[in-house]
Amino acid sequence: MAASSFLLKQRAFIKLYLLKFAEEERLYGLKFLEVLTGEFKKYGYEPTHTEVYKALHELLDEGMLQTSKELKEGTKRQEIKKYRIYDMEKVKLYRKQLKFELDRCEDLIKKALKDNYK
Amino acid sequence: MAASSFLLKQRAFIKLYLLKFAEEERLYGLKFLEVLTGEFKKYGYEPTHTEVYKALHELLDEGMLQTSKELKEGTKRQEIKKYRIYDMEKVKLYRKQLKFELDRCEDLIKKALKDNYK
DNA sequence: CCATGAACACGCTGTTCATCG
DNA sequence: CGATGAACAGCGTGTTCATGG
Repeated sequence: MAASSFLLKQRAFIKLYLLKFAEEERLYGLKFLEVLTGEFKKYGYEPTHTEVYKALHELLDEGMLQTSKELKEGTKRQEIKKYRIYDMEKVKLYRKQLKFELDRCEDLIKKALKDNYK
Repeated sequence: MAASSFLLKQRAFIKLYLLKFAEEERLYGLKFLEVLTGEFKKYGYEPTHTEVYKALHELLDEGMLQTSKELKEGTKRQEIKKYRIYDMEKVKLYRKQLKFELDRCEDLIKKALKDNYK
């Protein structure tokens, strides 16, 4: 049922990367945004903070991530919410689904390039 | 200025193919849809008639296509609107812009595949 | 100013409705 | 029913606003 429309939605793309980052390192909302921006700015793509938060909330709701409040190091008492993996099986399943979607998108793009720029 | 957001929009993708089809053969609205569906159904993508019409109208407004009414062969007197290229220079420019966009999208997708499925 | 959200608004796209041979 | 549109509605996403440290 997944692949209904045209190309992958931004939300799904972000979620895939958030899972990856969360697996590697404990991060919080704006840090995720910072890392994403660093990765994708050169591709002409800059997600917004709202989109990142909404993606994180979805991953919480779907039981893939969990969160805990912490005090930011170095500062007085700025509270931040750090995320980490909650259910690796769900994560793996999600990755599997996204792989299918990404492959499909790649095929579409490649086909368009081939058909229109021979 | 083109590349502002995430991936290519469906409308632009359709327009690119409509130009290609219109260059090869005189077609009308629902025929374009039929050909598109034939090409992309196996990719899990089926555009709607409304989207095709809107794309055609945009190409008219932008001076890339022109249209003329004809009577459909074989039938009594069903009127159809066939399209053909109007300004090839504009078409070439549009293709050039889309090439840039498609390349960018391909890079994004490939990066995601590489980063998340090593 | 940083961090986290929610609220709001806009744009793209799909579904439905309307008209005409 | 085929063909062409317009009108309407939903959803994804960006911009703004709100709250707290």
